[in-house]
Amino acid sequence: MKIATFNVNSVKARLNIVLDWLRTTAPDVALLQEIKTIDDGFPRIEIEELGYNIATHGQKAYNGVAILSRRPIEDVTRGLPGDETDPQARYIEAIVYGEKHPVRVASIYLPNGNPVDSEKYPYKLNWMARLEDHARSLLRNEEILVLAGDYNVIPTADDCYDPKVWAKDALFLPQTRAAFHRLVNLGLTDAFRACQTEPHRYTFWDYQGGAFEKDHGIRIDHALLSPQAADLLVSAEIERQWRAREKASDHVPLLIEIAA
DNA sequence: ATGCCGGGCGAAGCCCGA
Repeated sequence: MKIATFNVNSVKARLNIVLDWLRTTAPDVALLQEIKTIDDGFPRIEIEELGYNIATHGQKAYNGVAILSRRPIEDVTRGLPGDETDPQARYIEAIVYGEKHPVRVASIYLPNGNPVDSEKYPYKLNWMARLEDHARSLLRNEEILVLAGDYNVIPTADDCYDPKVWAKDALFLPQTRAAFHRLVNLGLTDAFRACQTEPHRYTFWDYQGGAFEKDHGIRIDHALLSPQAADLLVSAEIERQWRAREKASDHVPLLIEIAA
């Protein structure tokens, strides 16, 4: 089954591209981030017409995540466990189905964390600690598990154009990378890196300064797999071509295939 | 380094992103 993650930067502003992408790439499951709408504003009818079931965890104006699946979506959890008072819609988890197996998936929009000297950076680190705790708990179930989304983490210097530019940024600070590596080291596999070793492959390019044309990007969208999912991993690729479109998101989809 | 872009909100200009 093909599972894709895509930070769409507003599902309403991006609707034509998202529909075109769903028709072209035809993922079995799509994990969306930054839908930037409340649940009632999600363009359900248009996406259901393409054969998808939909589960959303929306919010007015900011954030918001969703799961689309050709097969049923069950056991939906909205919000990252660990802080019931957190108002930001950045996490949705559910069971979806491949031909052979159920798969637990999460669509993750991890906080950016800039500026680092504001309350936003501790919020990011705290959110990452909550994600680590939750992932540890999920891994005990030994399920086929895919935690994918916009992690807002540049894992290594080879995942950006110029590490000096990012040295003091919340996406690349040592504390940020350490938290990400703690998460991965629970026993998760970075699907893209398991399939592709070539450095400087990016999933995000800023709208400003001709960043895409200069290939000044960063790899911050990731799919992390439990051992049971990693055993089934067939491929992982970045769909760079969607960044070249008119009205493109600043992120592109990451597509993985697992034999589930 | 920032706010050069782009979206939301709401009807100008600010907040936010990475």
